[in-house]
Amino acid sequence: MKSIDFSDLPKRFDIAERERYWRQRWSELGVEKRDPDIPREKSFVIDSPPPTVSGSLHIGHIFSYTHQDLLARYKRMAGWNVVYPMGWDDNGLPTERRVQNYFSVRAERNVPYIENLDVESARQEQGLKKNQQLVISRQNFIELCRVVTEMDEIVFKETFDRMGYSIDWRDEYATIDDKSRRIAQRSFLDLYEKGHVYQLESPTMWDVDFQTAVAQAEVEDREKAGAYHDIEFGVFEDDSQVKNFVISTTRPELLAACVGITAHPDDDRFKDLFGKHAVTPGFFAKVPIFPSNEADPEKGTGILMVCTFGDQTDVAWWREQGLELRQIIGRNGRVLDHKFGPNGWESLNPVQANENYQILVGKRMPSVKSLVVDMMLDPKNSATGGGPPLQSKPSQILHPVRYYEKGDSPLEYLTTRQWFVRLLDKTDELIEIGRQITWHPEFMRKRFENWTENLNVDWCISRQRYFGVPIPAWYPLDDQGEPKYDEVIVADENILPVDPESLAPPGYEESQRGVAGGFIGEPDIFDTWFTSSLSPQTVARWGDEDDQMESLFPMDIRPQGHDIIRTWAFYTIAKAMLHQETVPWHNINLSGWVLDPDRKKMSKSKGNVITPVDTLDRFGADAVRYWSASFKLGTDAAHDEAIFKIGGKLVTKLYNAGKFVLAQTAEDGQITNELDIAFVSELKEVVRIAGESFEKFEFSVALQETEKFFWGAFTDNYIELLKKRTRSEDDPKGRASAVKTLRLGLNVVLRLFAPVAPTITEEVWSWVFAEETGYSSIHKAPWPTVGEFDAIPAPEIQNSFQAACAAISAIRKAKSENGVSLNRELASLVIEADESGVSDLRYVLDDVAAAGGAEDIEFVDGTPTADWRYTARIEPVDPVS
RNA sequence: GGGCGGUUAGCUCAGCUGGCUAGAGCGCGUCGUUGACAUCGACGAGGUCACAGGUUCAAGUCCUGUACCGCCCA
Repeated sequence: MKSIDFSDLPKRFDIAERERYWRQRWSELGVEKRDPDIPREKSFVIDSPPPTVSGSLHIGHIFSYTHQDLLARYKRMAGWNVVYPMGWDDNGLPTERRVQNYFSVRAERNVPYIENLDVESARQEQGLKKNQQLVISRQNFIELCRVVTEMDEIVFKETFDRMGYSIDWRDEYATIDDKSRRIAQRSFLDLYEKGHVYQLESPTMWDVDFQTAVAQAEVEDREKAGAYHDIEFGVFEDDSQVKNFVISTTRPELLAACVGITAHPDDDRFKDLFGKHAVTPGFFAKVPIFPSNEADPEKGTGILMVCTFGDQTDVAWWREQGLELRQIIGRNGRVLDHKFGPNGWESLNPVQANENYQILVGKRMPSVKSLVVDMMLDPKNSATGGGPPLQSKPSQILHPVRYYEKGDSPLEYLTTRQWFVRLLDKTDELIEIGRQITWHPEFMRKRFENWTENLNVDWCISRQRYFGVPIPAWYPLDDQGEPKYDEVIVADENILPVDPESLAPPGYEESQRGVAGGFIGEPDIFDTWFTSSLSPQTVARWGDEDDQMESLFPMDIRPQGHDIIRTWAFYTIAKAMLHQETVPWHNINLSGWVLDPDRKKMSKSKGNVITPVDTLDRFGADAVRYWSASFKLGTDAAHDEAIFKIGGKLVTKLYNAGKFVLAQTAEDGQITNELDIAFVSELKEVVRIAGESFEKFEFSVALQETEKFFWGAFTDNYIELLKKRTRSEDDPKGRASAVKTLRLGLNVVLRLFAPVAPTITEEVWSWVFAEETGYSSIHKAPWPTVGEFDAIPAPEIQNSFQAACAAISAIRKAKSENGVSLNRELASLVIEADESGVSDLRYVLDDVAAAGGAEDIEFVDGTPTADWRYTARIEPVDPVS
């Protein structure tokens, strides 16, 4: 029997050094590598989230990624061919913003490309100050994005490695790489062919700082201070004023864009106005007054102005009523130049209207607002001739304002040409597909369903940005050089990935780009979710020569945070439905958030972000994994250092318990003693529960049960009960049974802990079990099953082990209360117990007596209390002087 | 306004399909350096399970309502 010698092992476990060692070793052993030839039904496929590569990972990422690694390691041990890829989401605004700040550059169209651009020297050449941005071409900008994301990817990868994630890096991808771009563009072609995408010139939510369209999923409401401004309008019939009314608006800056007035059809105050025309103050535009059920009589004055465009309802009214389009806000958020008077901008007083309007041109919304309010104080701008249009001092309110989630200015609605994926007509099917997926925890499904039910616009997928996957389309130009958008030319599949801004479409020469009768490339890129929502198809190389959809798709599990249900989960489900008519995966795991100790969500702006590297340095990967594994899916976790410490203690305990158990020696033998058999019976129950829990992705339950057993039953009691027998010279059979059981217990417990604490379990495993079992790594060893214990009989008494623990506890209590050290020998040991108490101990008496330090036990009749089944009376031997 | 989750010891959390005296760790108090472990061990104190009704032989666990906290959506 192979055993270890204490003196061969350091007193303390050097976490940092051994973690480095084992990471290296796992890589050599190929623990994390999948077998591409194994069929779908024997593989467990993980659709791991590609993190956004902009800045640094925080502890929240680690929390969630650990949850998936726990399952990966468990499933691998349970005999599955685990497919565990990793991607990087490097597309999109976060990267662009980071590059802008990092290099202090800005991309603009029609700037020449510079090969091997050196930003610093270019800045010096142009004499730019620190706060001035260097203007560069789109191509140069993209190259800088690649430089930055590749640097970040290295750092991310190092952190993932340090966490011991068993990622198969052979399946690494980045959402900007050729494969991802090709598959994203293939997705577009497929959707185009199936009629699921369309382009439309229509009012779309627009961020004026980033100057791009945004989708509903990227919008968030923020509580902001605002004010109701009560402004008087005139009512005209046949060009003469007949009446007036007052609207209450939070957005007076849109007054020039007012194209209609509406109130509820049943509102008696305004019934007689419907069909007449209103005249706007300041701009004197005649606009129709119409009834609408959408108007809320309770809100403001009950009558309101419709502008192009204040919000989604304005868009709806504008469409339904066929109102004029007066788009006053430009793409950069500044007021566009227009002339009141002619075509669509009719005014009863164009001179005054233009005088007012010219004050606003070129200004941004906050200043426009105060300028318009000033105008409303001037009686000459009244639409009725009845004094200043502003009726009273604006009343301050707090109200939700829509923002792009990454933006700093309120969203505007701008009429632009965008590409959309048609989803509004498929919400029922989406919900149905969602029901075919098992959600962990189940209640998160509601979040998906609520979102899907409440969709109100199709998915806008085009973005007016630089760094991302180009939309693979071109448009012919007519004789005037105007694009013919309805004659779109989409790319041929065999040239993907393609950049339509640098390659001419079939049938055209590059020289015809931008020339009348020639073509232009689609300048927009995809919404970054358009690409990342294809993560399953990307890993499976959908449509490529080495397509592995058959062996990898649909995947088994999607782990992710619950904050991106409406984006990543939703779009992935939508894509799989549109392309493959199936679920993208069978399960989705939603991890909670990590909150700071004050229970606030961690975010950069709050400055309460904790970086995982510090935590890893202090506690080690196993401890950090332990922390993550302690929480149920869907539950938010406070970042509580106490839990890392407990994880660290578990590592130490495993190290020490491993040393003790594997240092014991005995002849080869069988598990024969009642105490040992009863202990195995307890162990078997833990194995059953842990396995069942992991099968349900309830790793925290498995961990808790294993821990309770290891700490309570195994180390605190079983080892203590056995210490004498493991060294016994005159009971070779009993000693053999003890040592064999200790080793079995340790072997099983190590495997149960292996997914959570991969390093320490591997370390202890390597001392003896690797050679003994032939499994070079614990992570390639089989997950324990109850079948492993079939050869061991049931105990004579089911309660033997519990009774022994209760008895030894009673003895310790007596020693503790008498101030006697626990290892003191006893001259006499008397245990009070009732009949069943005595009976349950009858096969384990020797071990209990030995552990108590007594020759034998004398029983007297006693009554168990609520807390104690046994009570011990002790008489210690005199201390040796 | 609609939806979802939470409210259990000082703190952080377990308590599955209702069932014997409600658990763990940390913290606290007392004690103990035993040849795995002082990054330890033993023992102990500490909870009317948010509140109010109801179902049941039996409710932290199911139902209804209320309050507070958090999240998602309008």
